[in-house]
Amino acid sequence: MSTSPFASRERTTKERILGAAEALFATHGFAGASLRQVTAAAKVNLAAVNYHFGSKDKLIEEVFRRRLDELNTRRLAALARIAGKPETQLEDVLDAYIRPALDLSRTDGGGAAFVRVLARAYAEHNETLRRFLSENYGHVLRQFAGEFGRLLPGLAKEDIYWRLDIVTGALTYAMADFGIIQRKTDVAERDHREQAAEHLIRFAAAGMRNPSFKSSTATR
Amino acid sequence: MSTSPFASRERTTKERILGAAEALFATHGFAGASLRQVTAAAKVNLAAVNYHFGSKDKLIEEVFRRRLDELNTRRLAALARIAGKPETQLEDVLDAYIRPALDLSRTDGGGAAFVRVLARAYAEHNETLRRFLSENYGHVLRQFAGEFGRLLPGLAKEDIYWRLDIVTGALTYAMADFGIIQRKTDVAERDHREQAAEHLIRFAAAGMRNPSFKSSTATR
DNA sequence: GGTCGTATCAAACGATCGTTTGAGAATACG
DNA sequence: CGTATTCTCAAACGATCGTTTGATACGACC
Repeated sequence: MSTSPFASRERTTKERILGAAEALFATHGFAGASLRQVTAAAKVNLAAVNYHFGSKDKLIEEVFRRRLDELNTRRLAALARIAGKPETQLEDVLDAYIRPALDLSRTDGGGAAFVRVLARAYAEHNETLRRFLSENYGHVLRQFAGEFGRLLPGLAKEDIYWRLDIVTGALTYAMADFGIIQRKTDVAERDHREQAAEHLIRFAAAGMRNPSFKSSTATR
Repeated sequence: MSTSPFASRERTTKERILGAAEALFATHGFAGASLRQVTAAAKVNLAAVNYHFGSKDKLIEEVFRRRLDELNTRRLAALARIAGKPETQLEDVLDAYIRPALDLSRTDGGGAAFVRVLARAYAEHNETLRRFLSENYGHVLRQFAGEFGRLLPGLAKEDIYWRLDIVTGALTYAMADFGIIQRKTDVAERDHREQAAEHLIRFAAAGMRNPSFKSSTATR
């Protein structure tokens, strides 16, 4: 680890690259952001990426791992605090699922950029990247599905996964700020996101509480 | 217009390029898919893109315009058939909004690929592209918001737009097949999408019917 | 103090990118 | 038929891409 007087104004070279890559991937996409842009923004040498990460693909993976580990840990911690308790409401579980993503998008350390990167990853549809995300998400998803099943005993297991999937879609979309809704200039971004989270939780709770129905007896 | 014996196996050069571009943009993204890949897949000369469309950006725009015009027309036609009628249910309006997107994703002419392209466009967050989409979507959205307002008189106009936004997010996500839900191998893709649409409509109807709440009296 | 491993740097590598060129075929029209 | 227009084609343009190289600086350890 470098301890030279002016090796970095603040963080290490690796961290500076990760931060700059996150911001640029969010804005221009993985293919759209070049390593020259990344290294210029991070104020490091071009060769530093391949030296520290091996390749551009490995850098992309590392951008994900850093944030996803934290997000999943926080979600599971929030779930563990309420899981199995008799007073736990459906909204509480949804909150445990949604709020860590909201908080992540609020961190000043570039978390807001990462949420857009995450949404991009879904859109990329890349099989390698998808498997990597599925491994992390699948773990968390199973835990939440279990708790939802406890609170919604009349709902088929399959329906729970369907609806959790819908919530994830709406959440990803909302947190990445894709919406057509224009944030009013007098509303701070964090208030805007807070409102989005509240709407989302209430909307999702109503959707989840919907009685189950089997496709074979579909209304149309 | 070319009428030569073997100028094209089937469609015109422009149409072949549009089809190939749509498929490749869906798989590799706008920056990730090169014009050489596109022209190779379309079996046309590399220079044909710049000859017929002017540039890669113009080609991307044309890929959108071709499908969005049809999608919006179909949505508004479906809405016009039910708007204002006393027997119209909330589910019918949601159906008019969601089903054309579902149908589009089922057309054999590459509509399924376009839905993924559309999802990518949202993720891209490109301001130019976003304005282009907003012009088309905004028009349709206002019409639907009006009908939702008629069926949900207790709901604030602001809440309607919030919830429509959430539905759009879930729809985009679901139609692009981002979901973690793995389609069972014995279920045809059209059945899978049909199921997704039914779940989505029921989920969305419950969410939309939720009573209004003002942020100033938020529960947290 | 000399050696070793780590880190940074400018420079260059070959490959691929979007775009342009100019010649040549095919079609339309008088 | 002859001219004009439309379209296709191989080839090349300069720019930029991800990656590699070799030199150089610097702290750590014996």
